[in-house]
Amino acid sequence: MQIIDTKKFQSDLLGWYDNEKRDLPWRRERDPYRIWVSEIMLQQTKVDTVIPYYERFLTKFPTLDALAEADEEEVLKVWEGLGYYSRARNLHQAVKEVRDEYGGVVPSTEKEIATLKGVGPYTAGAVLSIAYDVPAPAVDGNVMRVLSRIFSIYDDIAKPASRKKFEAITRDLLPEERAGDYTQALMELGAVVCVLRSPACLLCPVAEHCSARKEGVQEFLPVKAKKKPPRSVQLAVGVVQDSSGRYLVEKRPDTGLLAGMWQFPHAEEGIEGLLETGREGWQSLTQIKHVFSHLVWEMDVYQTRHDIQSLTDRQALLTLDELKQKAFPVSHQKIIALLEE
DNA sequence: AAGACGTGGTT
DNA sequence: TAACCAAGTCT
Repeated sequence: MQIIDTKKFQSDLLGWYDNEKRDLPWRRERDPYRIWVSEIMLQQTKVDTVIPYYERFLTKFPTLDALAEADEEEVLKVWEGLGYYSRARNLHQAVKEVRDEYGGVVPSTEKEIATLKGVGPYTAGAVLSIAYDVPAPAVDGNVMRVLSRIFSIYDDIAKPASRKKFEAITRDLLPEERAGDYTQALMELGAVVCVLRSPACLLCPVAEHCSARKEGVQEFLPVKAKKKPPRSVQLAVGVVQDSSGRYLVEKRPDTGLLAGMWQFPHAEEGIEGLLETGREGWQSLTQIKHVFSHLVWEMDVYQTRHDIQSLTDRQALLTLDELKQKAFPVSHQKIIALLEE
């Protein structure tokens, strides 16, 4: 691995960041709670997507205590549509733990913050550096892309073992001062200059340090294994409306896919399994294909009118207005939109 | 280590 | 259009 002038690399990067950094909502404040929220939302999610959610979330839960006191249903409702819903549930749980175990102050050591639910190696380093200027490495996809090019590293960044290597390199490159700006500068560079396809090397403040650039291989880095295509699941979805016009909905299990979200009842076996009415009682409403990262729902949506005798503790009969207060996955929001017509 | 875990935007 | 991607974490 090539040797670079670390001090010059740091000052080149920080100087560029000072002039070029984007004006983002979470860069206007240093409240550790707000930094934390932004980092959780930004996991696997684009800045443009996060911004409106971030604003709404902090309007509703302006402080750590406000979030800690909220009901999980409220938290999920604000998160609705953002995806990876366990992030919201874990954040909520972790915030309650900070309130109860740390006097409401987000911990400022690597050991303590890493114990919080949903706070992995990246988020720990990001919050510590950005909120507290603690020189802790925060290695995300941007950082691995930038550093794989700076040092011409051909390790597969999809492998967990690679992250540790980049973490060690990042730690070595971290300045004592301005750790938060440095962390953000590295990610910012990856997000706006050292992008995956057609990186803007001519605009890059650290091009002179870059091995891949010297060798002309920047387009071939980083190396990342392809992922498998998602498997397909056939699903019958039943929209049941009783004689009072209410809809039968159910809350998904507390673990796994879309945990804690609401939905219209599903059956993988076919629509007959949903109700004792048999197949003839159902009227076809629509078909919806919904793609997740690891699976595809092929949904056949049916509708019927039927009075429900008894509800389980995770089921409810709700009007359209009531149902819209609950958090539904995007696939089911499409169904709700149809019912509103 | 590898798969589960969402969604919307790009190419 | 189908594939790929984005400031990862958990099991």
